[in-house]
Amino acid sequence: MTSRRDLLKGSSDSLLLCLLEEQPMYGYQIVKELDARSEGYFKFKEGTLYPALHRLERSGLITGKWQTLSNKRQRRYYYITTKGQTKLSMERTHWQDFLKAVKLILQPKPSNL
Amino acid sequence: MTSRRDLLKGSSDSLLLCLLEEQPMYGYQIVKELDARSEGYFKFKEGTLYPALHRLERSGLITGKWQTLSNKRQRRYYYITTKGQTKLSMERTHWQDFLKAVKLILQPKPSNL
DNA sequence: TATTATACCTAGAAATTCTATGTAAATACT
DNA sequence: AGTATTTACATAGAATTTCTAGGTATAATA
Repeated sequence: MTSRRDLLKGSSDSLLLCLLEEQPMYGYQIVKELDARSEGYFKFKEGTLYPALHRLERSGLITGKWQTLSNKRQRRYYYITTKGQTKLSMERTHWQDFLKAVKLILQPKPSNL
Repeated sequence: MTSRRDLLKGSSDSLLLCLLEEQPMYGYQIVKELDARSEGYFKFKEGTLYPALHRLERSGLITGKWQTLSNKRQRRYYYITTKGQTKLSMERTHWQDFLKAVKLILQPKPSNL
């Protein structure tokens, strides 16, 4: 039914780690970046993003640091950790394996081999 | 954490429809087929498969028919419906869109366009 | 002044997968 | 002959993730 929602499951953490590997970002920025880069495909809801960030931080894959702007407005920037980079590297492999497996099903070979 | 589990989410229905589009199959057979075709990657648990088949049937995407073997053993063969074929066709498109979007994140272009 | 954008957060509902368990018969093994 | 494995179905409950809907607060814009 909500195909996009379910396909997202299991890959959202990797997408977040991937962005943060490039550069530290804050929540609101991440939502916009994912939207822009995916050409409108990924529209992370706040109820998805913030819990995900907290989850990643609890797992030690990222660290958040509050930063106060000249406005006195607060932003929480997230940085990928070494552990997070290791994790991301593994996730990329998992993703490739998964892709390969799906392709084998969706485009099965002509019966023999 | 359980990457395979979560990546599966959202694509399992399509995988099932895809198999059944080729030919009708029964539950036990589907598990073996997915395992074999994906070269050991997909190992559907019974607790995943049977509820999924029931779900698809309730949605009218497949229909199950009991068949009695010479053994007197019972098998429930599932057939894809017209509605299921339409659905599968849409799912293939969704999958392509999703893939494209993920690629844009995982392999971002060099800043300008 | 009112609306939109920025910026964070959470509670609870919804959905899917797995573990564990159950039933029952056929086949293979020792 | 007796035991273990495979075949074949099924479900209950735990775990996980996403979304809806709501909340707080300030800055910029119309």
